[in-house]
Amino acid sequence: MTDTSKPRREQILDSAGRLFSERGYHATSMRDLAADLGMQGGSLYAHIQGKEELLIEIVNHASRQFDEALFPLRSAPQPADEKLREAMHRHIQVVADNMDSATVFFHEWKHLSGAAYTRVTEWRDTIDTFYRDLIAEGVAQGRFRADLDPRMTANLVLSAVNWAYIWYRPGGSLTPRDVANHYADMLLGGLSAPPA
Amino acid sequence: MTDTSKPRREQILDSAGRLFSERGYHATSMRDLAADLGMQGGSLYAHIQGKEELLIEIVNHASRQFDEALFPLRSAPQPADEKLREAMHRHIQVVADNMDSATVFFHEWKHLSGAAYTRVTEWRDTIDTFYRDLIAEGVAQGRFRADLDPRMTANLVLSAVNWAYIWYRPGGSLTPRDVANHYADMLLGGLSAPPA
DNA sequence: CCTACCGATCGGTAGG
DNA sequence: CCTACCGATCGGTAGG
Repeated sequence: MTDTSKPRREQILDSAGRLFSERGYHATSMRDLAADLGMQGGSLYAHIQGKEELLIEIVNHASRQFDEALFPLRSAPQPADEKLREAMHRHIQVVADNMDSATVFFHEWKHLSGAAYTRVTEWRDTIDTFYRDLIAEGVAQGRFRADLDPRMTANLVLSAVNWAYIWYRPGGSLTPRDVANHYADMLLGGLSAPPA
Repeated sequence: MTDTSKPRREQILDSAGRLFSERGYHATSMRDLAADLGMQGGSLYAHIQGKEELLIEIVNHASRQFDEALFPLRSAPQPADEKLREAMHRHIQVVADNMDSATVFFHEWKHLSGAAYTRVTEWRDTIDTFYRDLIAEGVAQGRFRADLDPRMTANLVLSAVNWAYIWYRPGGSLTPRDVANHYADMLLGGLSAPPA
């Protein structure tokens, strides 16, 4: 249940990620969390400042994973269609490798306050822009259809890769690469049968 | 704020839908809800049995809207590609017309218990099947590429139409029909530029 | 629909 | 990391 080889603080964050993702932030009490770690409620405060700190760290962890996976692609040399396939792969990989924190990130960020809340809304703009720029790049390269609306195209791509947190099950028969390739094939080539 | 022409019980459900969607189910207290309606906390219980009843009704309302919009299409005569476009339109229309209850439906259903919880998981299977059957129908008709995986294709379509609850803003420049047509054009025809 | 109240539980702290 | 505790708030009820 709890990986006792990790520092206690990381164990707490792991447990919090799991419980927050399963039950939600507000429906998880500090005593639920302590019980999951085999300690008393008050003992948690020897390691952390408060409940919201846990949410902040989980959300920051998730957004950092996305950033580190995607942003190096901005200056990558491949054509935009290959880059899009790779971005989708990396994006889904982050979701798959961080199911708990990704779920908390998508579901519970609205419960943040102040600067942490603002950071998430700004992060979303950054990711939107990343995908829109990638689409515009592909249109400029003549690789994507010229009539694409970068905003709607980015929305579609983001829908696909983000929604994976709802249905993807790590350890199942599909790897993140499988999912990304399926999606990229369908998106790039279209669902319609080629004219006969 | 509150539409005073409606029966009180509907006003309560409307307020609950809005507050639950903005703050989450557990972060909304019955006193928050009562204050939004200009009454005292205890007075709510003259109209409802308990807090979970509100969540159940909101979630049931949302799933019913989806059912009523989509299921008549099962026996519709159009080719599957046209049917898919129409299904996406209706699906997004339901989201757009019910932003609050759709948001609560997607975010808070895990807080249901017993039969209400089970009903939601079964509903998801039903919708999955609806889209998979639609894809398989299109493949059988020769309208969709023969190598499509109905499961992954349904996942992609569902990602697109469901994720709209995150970013769509009713009253903006895009109607649900606009969004559906953009998405259907991209999905059916693909993002790649046609060979020159 | 209000007042007044119930037991339970919440996040967090003091002192060891 | 535990024991014992704090004030605040929770969903819900009784009686009017």
